[in-house]
Amino acid sequence: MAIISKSSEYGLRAALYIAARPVGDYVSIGEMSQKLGISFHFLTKILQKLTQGGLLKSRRGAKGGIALAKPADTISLLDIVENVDGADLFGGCILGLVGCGVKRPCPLHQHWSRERTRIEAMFRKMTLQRLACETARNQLRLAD
Amino acid sequence: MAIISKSSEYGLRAALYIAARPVGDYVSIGEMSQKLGISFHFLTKILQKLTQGGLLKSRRGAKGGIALAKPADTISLLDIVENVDGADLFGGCILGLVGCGVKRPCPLHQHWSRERTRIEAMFRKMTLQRLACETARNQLRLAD
DNA sequence: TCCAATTAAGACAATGATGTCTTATATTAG
DNA sequence: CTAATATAAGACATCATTGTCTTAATTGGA
Ligand code: FES
Ligand code: FES
Repeated sequence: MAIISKSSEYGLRAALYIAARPVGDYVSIGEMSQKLGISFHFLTKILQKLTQGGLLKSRRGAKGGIALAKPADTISLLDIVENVDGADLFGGCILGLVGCGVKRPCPLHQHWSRERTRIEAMFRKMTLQRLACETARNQLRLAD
Repeated sequence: MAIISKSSEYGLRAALYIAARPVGDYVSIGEMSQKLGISFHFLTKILQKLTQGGLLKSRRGAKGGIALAKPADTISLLDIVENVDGADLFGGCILGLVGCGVKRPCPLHQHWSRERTRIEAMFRKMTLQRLACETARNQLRLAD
């Protein structure tokens, strides 16, 4: 089951990696690529998207890298995955029918929409700030 | 967000279609393919898998088709999606890390595993019987 | 100024999921 | 038996995602 795409996974892990660093730090993509075990060029593309989306900011050249564009408590996981995977990530029918909730619902709509709402709420509620905190306190991992 | 694969979507829709018919009826793949708007050959492959998995049974030749292999109240949606997508469908890390729950957890594990369990429980609890009932009573749809 | 480090951008390849087609096999009806 | 109907099996094609590579542009420091 892949709730989010690989691209989103990578984007989240990188964002959490940056959030764990001192505020304002520019982290190089090369370092993240190495520490997180993600292809450098692929990660670059994903972070470019997040930069263009206004969630991160970048600086080229020596001492350059990627930093958060806003305070970590104002960036939610939902912001990130929707920026990468598209804004209607949580809007589709679980059976793949077009227009979930618009036309007649499918047999699973009632049951699925409840779970879906909970998941979306979780993504919305979780900020980089909060997760970075928990990660440090509980020694959680961002790589295999 | 695609919780399940297209193959699973098609398998579920076909199973629900069969469950809505009189018990023991063999429904031809051609009919389902047409009514559900699914490629005939693709649907055939999926139903073969479910047949080999013991959830459906098939009969070749004239008057042949696909039928449920067991009473509709003993086939859960989980049975179907796990048969199609693999048994560890609900076991993966949301960040794609290997060994969810085995090694140190990832920052989202605590939050995600709770939701994941709920979704799996929903799939386990929902039987073809129950959904076919609700579908008939509330005029729900299985196609676009 | 010049060099090293670093992101930006886009072409291109590899992979896996999805979809199509052809041939073989089995069953029923006449 | 024969013809019509239907699934079984597997080769093959298409597509979106993922991953790789090359070149250009920018920045800071020796
Ligand atoms: S119509 Fe299927 S989940 Fe909403
Ligand atoms: S380790 Fe990431 S969800 Fe379990």
